[in-house]
Amino acid sequence: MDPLTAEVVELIGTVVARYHEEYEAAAAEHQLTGAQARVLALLSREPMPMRRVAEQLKCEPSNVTGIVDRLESRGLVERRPDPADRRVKLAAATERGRETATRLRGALAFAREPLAALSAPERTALRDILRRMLGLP
Amino acid sequence: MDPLTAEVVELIGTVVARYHEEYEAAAAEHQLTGAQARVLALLSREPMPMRRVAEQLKCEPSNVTGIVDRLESRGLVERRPDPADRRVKLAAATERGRETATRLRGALAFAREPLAALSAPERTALRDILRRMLGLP
DNA sequence: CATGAATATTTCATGTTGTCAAGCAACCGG
DNA sequence: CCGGTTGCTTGACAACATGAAATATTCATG
Repeated sequence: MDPLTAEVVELIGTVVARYHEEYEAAAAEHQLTGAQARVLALLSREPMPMRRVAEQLKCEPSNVTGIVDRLESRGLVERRPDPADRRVKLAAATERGRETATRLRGALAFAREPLAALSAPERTALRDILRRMLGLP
Repeated sequence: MDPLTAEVVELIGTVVARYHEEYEAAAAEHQLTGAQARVLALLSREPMPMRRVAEQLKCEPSNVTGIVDRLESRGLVERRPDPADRRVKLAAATERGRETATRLRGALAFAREPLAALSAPERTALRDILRRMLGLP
């Protein structure tokens, strides 16, 4: 692998580590674990079946049961029946859950700290490059 | 938060998720967990005290004990006494451990897939922007 | 329409990662 | 030498993750 690519891979590794740290820290400020925060963020956009949560998290459905249990026991999330299919349980953020998710988004220091070092043209360039990396239009 | 910054934050989130996925997948191919792979990668560069491993992983030293235990029981890592300080145990990758780490590095699809979509000038631009983001020289 | 395959969720057993508190050994400064 | 600090391990415990088995419901096909 050429040195340039190697350096970029390493830099991305550093960004990944830092992003994670700060995500966990932001979650911890609200007494949430990283996984709980991710599920809450998901459900604050729209309710969805447990199955879909597992797909988004890329984990087994049986794992989601426990995470939603813990969020539900704290009143941040609730399970609703799906009128269209009685097998399905829709997980949905409660009002308190949505508030927490909003505060959580705002507390993500990553958006402020490292990104603040970039000028507007640099952010645009970064956006375009990341889009291309991810194969987005 | 302005829309541009918001989009960049989201894109970085996607990159982070993807990087993690692929790192875990590469580790799993060698029957390692993500944490084990990270520790092995660290130790394949140079032996270091358990304490330093914990610092690099940003976790408690007591956690490192277990991870190194599991790596050691599989012959990928060993503990050596530190001649300079008998309290310290130096964790070091074995020959097999170093081989595994090398294969692991090569298997990291992230270096190939998404980065392959970028031209050399784009990679240079990305490198420079990431460096500035991270406050590196 | 009845029956069997497939799907959605949960429960249970198990393993890894993570924390914190307590303990032991070894270092170090007075 | 002695008291405080440092490095590592142990134990108890919670969260997260997987896989297999159980239950309830849907769906397709004969």
